[in-house]
Amino acid sequence: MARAAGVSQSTVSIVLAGKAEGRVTPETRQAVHEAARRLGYRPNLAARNLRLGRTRTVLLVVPTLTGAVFGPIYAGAAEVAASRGFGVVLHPWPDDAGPARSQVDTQAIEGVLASSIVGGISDFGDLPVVVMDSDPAAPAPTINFDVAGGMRAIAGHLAELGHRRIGHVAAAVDAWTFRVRGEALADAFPGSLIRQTTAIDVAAARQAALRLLDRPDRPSAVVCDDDLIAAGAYKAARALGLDIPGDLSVTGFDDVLLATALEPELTTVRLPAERLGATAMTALLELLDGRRPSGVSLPGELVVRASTGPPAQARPR
Amino acid sequence: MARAAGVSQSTVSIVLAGKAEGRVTPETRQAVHEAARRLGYRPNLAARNLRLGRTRTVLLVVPTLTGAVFGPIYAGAAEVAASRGFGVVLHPWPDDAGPARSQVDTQAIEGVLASSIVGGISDFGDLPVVVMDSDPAAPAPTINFDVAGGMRAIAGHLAELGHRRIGHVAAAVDAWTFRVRGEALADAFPGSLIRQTTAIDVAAARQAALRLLDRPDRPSAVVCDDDLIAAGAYKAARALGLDIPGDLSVTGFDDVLLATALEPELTTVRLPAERLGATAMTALLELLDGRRPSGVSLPGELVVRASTGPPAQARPR
DNA sequence: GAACCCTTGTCATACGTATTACCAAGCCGT
DNA sequence: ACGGCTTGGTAATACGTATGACAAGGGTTC
Repeated sequence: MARAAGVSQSTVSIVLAGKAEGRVTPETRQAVHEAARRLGYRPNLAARNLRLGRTRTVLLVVPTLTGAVFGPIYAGAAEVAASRGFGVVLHPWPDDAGPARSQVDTQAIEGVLASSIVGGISDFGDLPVVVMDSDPAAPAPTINFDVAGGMRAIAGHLAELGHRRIGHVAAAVDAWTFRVRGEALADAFPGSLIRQTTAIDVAAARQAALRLLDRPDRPSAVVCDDDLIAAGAYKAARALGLDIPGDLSVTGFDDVLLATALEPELTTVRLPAERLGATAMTALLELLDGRRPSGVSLPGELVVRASTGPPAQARPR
Repeated sequence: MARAAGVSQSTVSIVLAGKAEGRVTPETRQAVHEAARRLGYRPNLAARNLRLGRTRTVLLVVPTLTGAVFGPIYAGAAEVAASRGFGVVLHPWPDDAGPARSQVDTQAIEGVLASSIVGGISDFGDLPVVVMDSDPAAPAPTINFDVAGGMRAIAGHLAELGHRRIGHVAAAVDAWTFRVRGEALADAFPGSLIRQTTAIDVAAARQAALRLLDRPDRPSAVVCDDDLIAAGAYKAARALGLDIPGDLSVTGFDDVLLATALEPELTTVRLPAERLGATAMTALLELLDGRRPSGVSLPGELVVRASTGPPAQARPR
């Protein structure tokens, strides 16, 4: 390549790095670019990384690829990263931890953007880490959705409609985000009935909702920890012959695709996933620069659809 | 590191590569391992890649991260890759093509596993490529779901129930998989009514299904190109006061989470996504070995749930 | 006892890049 | 005319690994 351009390899490197200002005459510069184009030259990443001792790559760890929020999170993170010359490599965590460990171990990445995995932070050695959607008390900067605020919005909406007896179908998962959702709701409706799902899937949620609703003093509204659980609540309501929202109001959380696929469409809270990814990546890059980013909490937005209404006894006859 | 073990760097390399058999005395071997553990030694991937001229990494290109099938596809592919010492890096394609191009350009990957993107194959230069879920006439080995067989299974199921007039809500996407679905259904029910959605989302599917159903001679069953579209058909049916499956049978395709979240649960075809990923990765690794893998078609499985039944006029009164 | 082989390592080198130090001119000013 | 400055470029080096060539010492074989 250097031979083809008729100059030394050093010159090629300088020109291609864009540092030719005042160092290389325009003609030679042109010649180098010409040769590069002709030969289809591409810099070798391995060599560059070796020489520079850095990879300009960060690892995005997601708990699972099936979750609906990770697409936008990735998009937001990747865009910010790209604007700073960084690449993003994705790794689904629980499926198989091996590849990520090897990525970390072999110094192939410079930092980690982790979502919802407080326990595993120490696994990344002393690499800079930013966690998303996790306990702010974690030993790393946290970028979160304001789930407490979102849940308060739901509670406020239901209170305004006139609901007094509330049920809560809670996700049986030990994660910060669900703990906060539960606490925020308990604060707003101290006497709410709570039933745990045994897992986050529709069938389990249906069972839990049935235990909540199949009783004489059933609540007039059920708040679900996420949209998927709300789908289970729909099924329970249908099984009991309850009309939504006539006999029962139902709310979800996250505003995934499912929310508008259900009938009636689900009142829920939309979370700014793309902004979360972007904000978290910004924080991680700050961390890589040696600065100390502060934690952030991003507000969600209450989306009122057709699954909530006034309680039966409060409706005009 | 070599100093710490009291041996030369060459010896370290030999020992750690596991090629010490008959070349290094067990004591030295032990000393090297000891030193490696004490220093927490990790090989530098960039240096290794540079020296070997290969990265043992393949790129998995997915059209979008939100699709429900990519988790299993990744899992299957990653497991096979790992068993052969390869890593997998994910790249969502349409969101942003930049990073992938740079990955390819900088020789950071050795091959590409592409899903559902016939048009873009040439973008990968002369890298080995295996495509999933794509036209077998593509200039690369194709690993596919047997969607034609799946659609025939649906058609057979409906025919057996007694349905004669069929509607088809087709996805308005120019992709091999949807073209085949349409052709297979048209073969089984030559006179079927077809309506295209304007996009793959619930609202558009609802509109298309309404145009199909809101007529005197409406079909007794609608076949939808995927589960999401089926959700739209559910909404249309509800809007027209049609009971599923009493007045109308509905079928989906793919068996995503949504299928069991709907009420009634959706009859659909389950596709072996994890096997697809594993098979495709196997083919790609064969290609890297210089062999010529043949195309594969993986059968799906008809899952009969509650959304299909005999047509109204055929039911016992 | 000499030629040979086997064992156990080490030396030297190459991969492709970025960068520091250096060098050869040409051009000033005094 | 000569030292110093500027301009335009090259030589040398280092990053960490893998590997083919080579060397020293000890045993075996005739």
